[in-house]
Amino acid sequence: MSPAQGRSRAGAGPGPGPGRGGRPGRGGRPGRPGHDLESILRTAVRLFTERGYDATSMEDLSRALGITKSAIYHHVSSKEELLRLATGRALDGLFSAAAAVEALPGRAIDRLERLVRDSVAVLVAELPFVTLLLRVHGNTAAEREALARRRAFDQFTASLVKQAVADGDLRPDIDPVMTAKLLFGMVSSAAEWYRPERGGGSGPGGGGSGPGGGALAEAICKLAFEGLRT
Amino acid sequence: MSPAQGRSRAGAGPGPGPGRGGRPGRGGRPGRPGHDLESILRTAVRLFTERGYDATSMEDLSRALGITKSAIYHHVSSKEELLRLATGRALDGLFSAAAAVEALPGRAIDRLERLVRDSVAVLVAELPFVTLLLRVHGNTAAEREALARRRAFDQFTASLVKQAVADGDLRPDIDPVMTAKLLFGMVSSAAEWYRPERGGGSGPGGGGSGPGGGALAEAICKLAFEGLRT
DNA sequence: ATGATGACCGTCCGTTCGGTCAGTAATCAA
DNA sequence: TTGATTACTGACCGAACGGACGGTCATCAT
Repeated sequence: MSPAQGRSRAGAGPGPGPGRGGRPGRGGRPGRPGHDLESILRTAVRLFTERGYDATSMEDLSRALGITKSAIYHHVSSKEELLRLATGRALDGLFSAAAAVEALPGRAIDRLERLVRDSVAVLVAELPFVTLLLRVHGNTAAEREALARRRAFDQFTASLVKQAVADGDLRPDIDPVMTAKLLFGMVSSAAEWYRPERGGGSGPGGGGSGPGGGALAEAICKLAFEGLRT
Repeated sequence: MSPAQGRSRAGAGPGPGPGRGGRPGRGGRPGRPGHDLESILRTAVRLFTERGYDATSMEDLSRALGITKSAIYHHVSSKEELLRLATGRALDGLFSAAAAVEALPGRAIDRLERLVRDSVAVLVAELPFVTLLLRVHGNTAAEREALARRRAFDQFTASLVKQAVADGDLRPDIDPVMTAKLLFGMVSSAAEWYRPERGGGSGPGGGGSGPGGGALAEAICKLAFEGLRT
């Protein structure tokens, strides 16, 4: 409330860096310590997914970071750029997985399964960014750009499905485009409920045991390729 | 732009009712003709799903309806109530499907498949409402209420999966909760891409032939229960 | 000591937001 | 013609929005 509050916090405290739970810890960089673009981006993505992009004001973000609103604009040119950076990171991961799969030998069905597993790995590794990406619906220019890249990814997976059907490895009585959408619909839905294990053994209700959500990928592949029925 | 625009549009025109593409057509009701709650709700849901709930202003909605912002508040008490009505309609459909399935005889796996098919039917029949429901993430009180009902539905499906596993009809090597989430993750994802056929035969890229997205439900059940592999 | 660097503050702006209110306009039944 | 019913207008309010601005402050290499 008082105008001196922010200043007094900045000047007080025994340690040099800001207290809080934030992670502005950087390694011996010049200049005044504090947040950098990365720490701001991660907090922004967290808030965007928690409360929605539009519902999150820059002042909300500033409060969460423990700095003022104007300080954010020292690191980023606009609110939309935060969204662009976040979706870009998720898409980069997905596309690098697609590129790796594309350069792979073997049957299409095996490469498709590999793409599913790698996509799950990206989902788990970059969960906040992927979650945000999957909630984007094309309101702003940045969102439309992200949607276009997502469509390109979908088309790649669809072409893989078509190849596998042509190889006689996948059932031909489902439209390949629909197959691809349902397959990655499962993967995408996991962004809304999968949470990495934080501690002990494989407890109930969780998701993936092993590193990087291996159980999640395993479940999706079993369900999709072999079917649920015994 | 000009302040007289709204008035001139309302006063002009040959017909008594509002022109536009809106559907205020009602059947011989008393009072001044125009929009009723239903027509406003449908337009609101359309805009909410197109541009997002938070990104859609009440003035956006009023423009789309061809009336003023304050006229909306004659039909509805708040913006949030529109959201409550919309999600409520979708959930009512889903829960009536669940209730019908619950009172059904037969093996759990068959009732589960029936629930999937009926859920797809609800999805298709109330596509705008269900789509909006699935995008809700718990920011407001109305959204949290919708989320709670969604969780109850998920728990019902999970219990059905557990029964089917106990019956020996579903593979036991996937956690039942995860199975349920993946299964309905496919159904939910369809809300983002399924569009009912508007015209001729089963063209490519579309979704469901037959009435009510039968092909969609068929594809999901084949994929989930029998698997994609030949 | 000094200057470059990077992080940050406080204040203000034009605009838009959800919502209110008193009054008006069109339709039906009596 | 009157009155009940329903739909609607236009002016307005307080608050919050994204963003811009000039100035300040701590830290580094020199």
